[in-house]
Amino acid sequence: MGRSPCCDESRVKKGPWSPEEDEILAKYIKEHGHGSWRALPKLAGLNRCGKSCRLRWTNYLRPDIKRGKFSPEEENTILHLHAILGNKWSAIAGHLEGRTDNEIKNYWNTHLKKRLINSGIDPVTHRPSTVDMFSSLPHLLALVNLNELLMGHQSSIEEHTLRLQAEAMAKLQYLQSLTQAPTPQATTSSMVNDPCPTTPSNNNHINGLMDIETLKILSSISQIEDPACGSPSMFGNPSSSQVREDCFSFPRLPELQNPISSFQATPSKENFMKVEEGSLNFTSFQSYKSPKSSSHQLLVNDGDATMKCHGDDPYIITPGFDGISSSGWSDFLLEDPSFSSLLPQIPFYSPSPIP
DNA sequence: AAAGATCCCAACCGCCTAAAC
DNA sequence: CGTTTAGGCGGTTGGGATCTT
Repeated sequence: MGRSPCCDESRVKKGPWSPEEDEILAKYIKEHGHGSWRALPKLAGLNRCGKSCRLRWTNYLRPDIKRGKFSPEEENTILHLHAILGNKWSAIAGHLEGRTDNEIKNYWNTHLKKRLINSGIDPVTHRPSTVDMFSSLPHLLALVNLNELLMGHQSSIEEHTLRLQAEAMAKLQYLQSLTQAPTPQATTSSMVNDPCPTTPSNNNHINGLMDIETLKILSSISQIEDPACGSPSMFGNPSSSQVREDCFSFPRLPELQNPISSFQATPSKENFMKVEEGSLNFTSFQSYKSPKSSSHQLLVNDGDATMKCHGDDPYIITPGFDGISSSGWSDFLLEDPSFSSLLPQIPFYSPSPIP
């Protein structure tokens, strides 16, 4: 099956385009339009195959192409859309004015993909990488403990450590969800006590990965104190962990079936994150607010996403997104028919204000 | 300063789809 | 209705640019 190359028998030029060729192609298309790409090279007087001409035009010569670095907004757009659409580069490019699918694909492969991997996020699933979790947990936890020593000395270190702590918690929660027995409220300690957890009920297969090392990690975590809250780890017993004013734990939320998962969160005037609407596929979340800055950190407890919010704009978070989201996403998602059709009936969830 | 390693991206390749025949 | 073909898409790669040692 498959077609033979369109130009395999004609001895057409390959490789980089010369400025002269560019000029001929651009001039011809300006005057005549591209018409049939197959016929174009002959008509324009180019010793190239039509496919090559089309590519050169759409990826380089087209006058409406935007060149230069991707803005943070564009990066966020790509990350969000990739989380939803996958490697549908042309579909993603359709939402980024002046950017070509090829350019976005290249940018993804050379920058964004690596960034996700370095953040412990699987660039395919936009979920935390299991392998990464196992390898980085001890490191993260060591940093958490370090924070106890440094607390009160340097706010930047504290914020950074809080972030790491949140990351560690997210990863642990995710591990927990993977290893959870059918009983939804199973605790870490019960998992540790049971060295042969039942097959995870979700789609993340880690059968065979739950080895002694993992159990050791889980066990060690379940025994440490939560440095931010000054109380025993909240993983085992989330409902009993409310202590400090900058550490809030919200109850378990309903799990939804829809694979498209995003939700809208608004940093409220009070010190908590109010989820106004959105589809939720995570089980619970926590909000942290540093006492020394206005930034919030929202942690989705199955490890899907962490986010910092500034100001009062609404934010949309999709799984795997880790960073500052731009405002306007909610409008984008709701206005774009291709996305709004994917969004389920949005449940309303508004946690009680934290005392 | 030079050599090797790594990064980056333009361009190619092969497959898929839909329109034309 | 089956076959052919143009256009489009995503994966991959070659080689120039840049960085590191």
